[in-house]
Amino acid sequence: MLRELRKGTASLLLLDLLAARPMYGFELAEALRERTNGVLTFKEGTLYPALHRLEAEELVETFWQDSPRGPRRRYYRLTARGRKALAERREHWHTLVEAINGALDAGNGTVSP
Amino acid sequence: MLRELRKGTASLLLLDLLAARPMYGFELAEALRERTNGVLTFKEGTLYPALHRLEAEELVETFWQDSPRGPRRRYYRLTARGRKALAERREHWHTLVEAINGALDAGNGTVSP
DNA sequence: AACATGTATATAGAATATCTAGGTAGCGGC
DNA sequence: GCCGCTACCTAGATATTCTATATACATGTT
Repeated sequence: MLRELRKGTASLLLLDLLAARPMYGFELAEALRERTNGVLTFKEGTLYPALHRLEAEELVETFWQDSPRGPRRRYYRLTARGRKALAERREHWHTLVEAINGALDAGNGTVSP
Repeated sequence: MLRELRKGTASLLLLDLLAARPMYGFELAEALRERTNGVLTFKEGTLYPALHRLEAEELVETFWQDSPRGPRRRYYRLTARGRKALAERREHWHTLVEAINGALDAGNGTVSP
């Protein structure tokens, strides 16, 4: 039951970032760093395998596009299944976090301040 | 940065459960299930290796005690280092969760209801 | 022309954590 | 004696992340 925490987190964040619009790998990494004020960052060795997995699961689809400057970019776009998966995983994430936070709160005296 | 989620969660919960009093393995598993209403459960293959790691890190210490009925129990007790680690990891956990929740909230329209 | 820098994608191999699936053993009731 | 419950433990499979490295395009500098 704890495996789900690690399993889902990266892909949950990726799906969520892609919900707004298609983005390419580098852009996703920058967007995550911005949104979390540097607390969370994708390493390349995490990001690209994770994106490829999402594609294999058909939660995202990809297309190439030239960059105005620099090498071409591979964009990722949510599929219908991806959107459904995002909703499910978001809920699942909150369930897990509430369970853990509840357990932690039960352990100390700061249940309600 | 995402590795920390998986790495810390099980041991954070264990340290937290042990903050109240020394407990033995089976008891910890039951306590977690109770506290999370069955959402989170330790599998034995997760629980015992995790406890042994905590002992190797000297965050907990152990002692054996006979059971009134059934096989003897190995109790785990927080050390001073364990207490310090618990406080740090609790804070770290909240930092990570807030970062992720913040990122998720930024993605949809339900920032504040 | 050569080189450094920033952008951009990719992968192999190591490290780590969890789960699956077993094993061992004590106690009590039938 | 055997079954079920309690209680501990581990080996091997599985999955994910990180480290480190490779490739390559574009631009600016020397």
